[in-house]
Amino acid sequence: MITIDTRSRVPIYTQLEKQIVKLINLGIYEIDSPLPSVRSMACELGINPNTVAKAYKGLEQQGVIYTVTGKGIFVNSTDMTKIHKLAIKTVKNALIDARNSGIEKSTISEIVNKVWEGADNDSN
Amino acid sequence: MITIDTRSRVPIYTQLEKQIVKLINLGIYEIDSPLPSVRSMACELGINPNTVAKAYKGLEQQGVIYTVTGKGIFVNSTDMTKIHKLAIKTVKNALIDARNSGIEKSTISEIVNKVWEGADNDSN
Amino acid sequence: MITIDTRSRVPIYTQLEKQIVKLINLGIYEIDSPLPSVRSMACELGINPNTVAKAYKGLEQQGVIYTVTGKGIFVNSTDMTKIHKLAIKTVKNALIDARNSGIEKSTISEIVNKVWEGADNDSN
Amino acid sequence: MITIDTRSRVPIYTQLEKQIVKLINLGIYEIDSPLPSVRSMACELGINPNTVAKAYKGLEQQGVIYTVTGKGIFVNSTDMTKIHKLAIKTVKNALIDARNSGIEKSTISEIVNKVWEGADNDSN
DNA sequence: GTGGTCTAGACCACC
DNA sequence: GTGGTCTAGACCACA
Repeated sequence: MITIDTRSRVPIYTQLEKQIVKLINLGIYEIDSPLPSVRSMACELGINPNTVAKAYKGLEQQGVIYTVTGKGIFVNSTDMTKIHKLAIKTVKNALIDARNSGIEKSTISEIVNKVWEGADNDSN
Repeated sequence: MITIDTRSRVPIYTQLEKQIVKLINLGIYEIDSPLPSVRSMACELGINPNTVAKAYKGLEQQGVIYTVTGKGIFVNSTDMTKIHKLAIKTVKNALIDARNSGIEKSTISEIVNKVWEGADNDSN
Repeated sequence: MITIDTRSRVPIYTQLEKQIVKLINLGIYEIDSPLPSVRSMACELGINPNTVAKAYKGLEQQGVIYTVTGKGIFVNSTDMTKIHKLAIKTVKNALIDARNSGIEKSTISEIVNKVWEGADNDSN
Repeated sequence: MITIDTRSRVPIYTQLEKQIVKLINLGIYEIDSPLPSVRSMACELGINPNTVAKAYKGLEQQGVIYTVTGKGIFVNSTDMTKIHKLAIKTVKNALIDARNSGIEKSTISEIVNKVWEGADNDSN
């Protein structure tokens, strides 16, 4: 369900964070249900447990998940505001750069339409 | 005319590249006119000449500027296709992430409007 | 009468210890009266019996309660010296950290007043 | 100037964070001056560079310091609000626990006086 | 030179 | 079993 591109410039833990957020939004990881343990997730993806832990901790700091010591990590009753703010900031910066490089608004609008209608590609 | 934020997470050479592209699009750097030399640009901005050289090299590889050995660096007859492709790719990735984190299309449309109507902020 | 916050970073057995001490100080658990058995306490709070046992053991080592084998666990004739020493040490450390981070004495005094006058919130 | 107690229960990176904050407040680390590099600090303290990096990153997230890529880590124009909030919360929790265990307000007031007048002990 | 990321493997506290 | 901390050592991008 989660795929990691080791060759991508995007850090592995960032890829993980994004995909987990996606899966939560899709309802595949349900509220108050546990995420795969650090070790099992690491094993499944073929990456180091520390990297998984780093991604989990990042999501925890953003309020997306919460930790119960000795039990595991659970999906929070989704307060996505922090995540949204960050994503919107990223979009805005990308848009400003696009505008500054002379791209037309219509071109962007097309892409917006494509992305929101289109298939479920991933970034990375 | 060019401002560098040394504290930003965006690499300095990237900030430089983006702002030069912007100035070209605004017609402030004119086609076949020379850019400031590496040394003068570095001195003016208070950054390392190597960093300026790296930015210029990057722009040259993207066909935005061309070097005449012993003469200087000149603005190319605006072939922005590579720049555009890159910017569009960045926008698309940002949009995909935004969608995956549960942001509504309407929210994005608002931002698009703001950016194309609004003042000329910079990213970084 | 006792509430456990499983999501808190404070270990469950610590939360238990603190709240039992509090109830003893309030006179709700009376001297030489029996505490609820490990199993019933665990059941009531929905936590692991091992955790309750750990809390009881901790309190016993601090002289707050004593075990009569085969009979049960009883509140000791309130010797709170060890508990007090520990609590004071914790307070002192917190105060030192606060001072080192530049907090004014007056700010702390206000908080002290609030806590000793105010309602009976819990930490965790 | 900084001392680490490897045997303490307090994580090394936390000890480091606290002591750096202290040194900043004392004016020993000056605003916009660089902190010792990750490697040199690690070497000096005899701990792992990763641990130092973790402490630095924590302080950065709290706005105490900022990173300039390739240059180093610098003291921010001290916005200590986050640090203060955290410290106050810790103090308050410790005070609540102390009150609940039956400690008198006067005892605490004495300690407050001692800490703010007294020598520069450290916690850990 | 700087910090950032990743891996490997260890030990600990909690439940 | 769980996550949290720490070490050792590697590689990369940036200035």
